[in-house]
Amino acid sequence: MNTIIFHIDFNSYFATVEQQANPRLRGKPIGVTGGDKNPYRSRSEDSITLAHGTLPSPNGERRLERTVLGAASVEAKKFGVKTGMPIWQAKKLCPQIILVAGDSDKYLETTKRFLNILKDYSSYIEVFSIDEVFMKMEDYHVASLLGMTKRIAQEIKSRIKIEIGEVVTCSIGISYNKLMAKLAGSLQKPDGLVVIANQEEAIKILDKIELDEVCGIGARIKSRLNNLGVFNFGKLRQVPQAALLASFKSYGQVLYNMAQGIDNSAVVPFWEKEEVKSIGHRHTIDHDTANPTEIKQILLKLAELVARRLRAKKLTGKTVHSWYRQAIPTLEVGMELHLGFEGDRIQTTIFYTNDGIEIFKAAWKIFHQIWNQEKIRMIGVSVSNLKPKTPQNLSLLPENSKQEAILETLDKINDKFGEFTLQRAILLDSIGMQRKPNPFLSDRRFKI
DNA sequence: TCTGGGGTCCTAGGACCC
DNA sequence: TCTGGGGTCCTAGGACCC
Repeated sequence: MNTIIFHIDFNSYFATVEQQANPRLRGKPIGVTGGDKNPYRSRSEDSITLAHGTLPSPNGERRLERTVLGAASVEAKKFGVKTGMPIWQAKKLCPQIILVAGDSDKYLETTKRFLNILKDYSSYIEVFSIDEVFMKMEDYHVASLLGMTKRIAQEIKSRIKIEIGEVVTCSIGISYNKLMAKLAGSLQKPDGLVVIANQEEAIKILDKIELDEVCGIGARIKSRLNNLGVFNFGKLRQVPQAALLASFKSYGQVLYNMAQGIDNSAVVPFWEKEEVKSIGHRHTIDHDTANPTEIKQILLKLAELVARRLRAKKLTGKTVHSWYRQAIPTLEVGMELHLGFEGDRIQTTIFYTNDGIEIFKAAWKIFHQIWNQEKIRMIGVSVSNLKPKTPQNLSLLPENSKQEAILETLDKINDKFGEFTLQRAILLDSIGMQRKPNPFLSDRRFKI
C-alpha cells in the first residue's frame, strides 16, 4: 500500500457512552432519544431517563412518538431496533427498551478524548462525524508501517478501552483509500478490525455485498441501478463507463470507480476543512397543523436559533431557505413500498444578515409561495451563502451597532442556558488542537 | 395512529454583465 | 442595429451522509 488510511467508527456510540456512564444500563436494550438541549423538548420528556427512575409523562410520551432513536445498544439491536428508527417502532419490536435522553456534552467530551488518543498516531485526521474519523498515515511512515497496521489498530482499541471505557468500542477499517477503509470498517461490528490490503481484495469483497452497503449508494441510486439491470458490483463493473456517464452524469464516474475499488478523494485534515456552508434548523411539530399563527411562531423561533448560531460564529448569510413537509404521507414506490412525506423547499437571496427577524421575514415570505394552506408536520429554515461578518457589511450605522449590542446580550443569556449546536468546527476547536495554516487553501481560493 | 435533525455536493437553466 | 461567448449569480431540484 502506498497509502494507509484508517477508518474508525464507534459502535452504537451514544448508547455505549450512556452505558459506560451508568452501569445500570449495561447489558440492557437501550435507545438514546433526541438531544437534551432541543429547545422544543419539554422538561417532562427529560424525565424518561431511567437514571432518574421516573416514568414518562403522557405528554412527553406523545411527543416522542414522532422522534427517532439517535442510537440503539447492541442488546436492542438484537430485537431489530436500529439507529434512526421511530420510537413507536422500536417499542413494538422491543417493548422493554429503556429510553435515555441524549446528552450531547457527554458525547462531545468523549470524542475529544478519543481524538487526543489518535493525535499520537497521525495529524491527518478527518472528522467525518461525532463518532467517525478517517486517519491517513504520514507518507514518510508508510514504508515502515507496512505489516504493522493491525498492531497499531489494536493498540488504539486497547487505549480506548483503558482511557475511555470498556463498554465503548469501535470498529476499525484499514485500506488504501477512504472508500475501502470505510467499507472495511463496516464489515465487522461491533469491535471489528478488517484490512482490505489491495484492489484485488477489494473487488472480491465488493462482489459479496449489496450495492447500498458502500458509502455513496443510497436507496435512489440503488433503485436506478436496479432499473438498469444492475444488482451487484460484478454487474456494475460490466457496464460501460459511457453508459454510466449517460445515466448518472458525473456521478457515473464515481460509480464506475467504486465498482473497482477506486476512490481518489483525499483525507481532509481538520485544519484544512473549510468553514460551514450553511446553518439551519428544522422541527417536526408534535401534531399536524395548518394554523398560520402557530407555523409563524415556530418559524420565528427557528430563525432566531439560526441567527444565534451565525452570530456565535461571527458569520452573516444572504440566502434564506425555507421548507416543509406535508402531514399526509404518500406511498413511495421503489423496490419496496414505504411511506414518505412530501414537501417542498424554496430559497431567496436577501442581504448579508445574522438577524433572526430578517431571516424570519424572508423565510415566512417565501414559505407562503410554496404552502397551499395544507396541514404540515415539519418546517425548517436555513441560511447559506455565508461570509464572515466584517465592518463593511454590518454596523455602519449607529443604530445597527445598538441593535448588535442587544443581540449580543441576548446571546449571552442564551449561552447560559445553552442548546445543542454541534458543529464540526466547534468540535475541533474544543479538542484543543491548534489550527495550522494551510498554504494551499489561500491559493485555491484566489486562483483565477 | 405512520421516519428527526444536522449537514454536504452536484446540475440545469435563466438573468445579467461585459 | 438585432447578436457571440465567457463568466457569475441565482433558483430549483436531486441525491447522499451520520
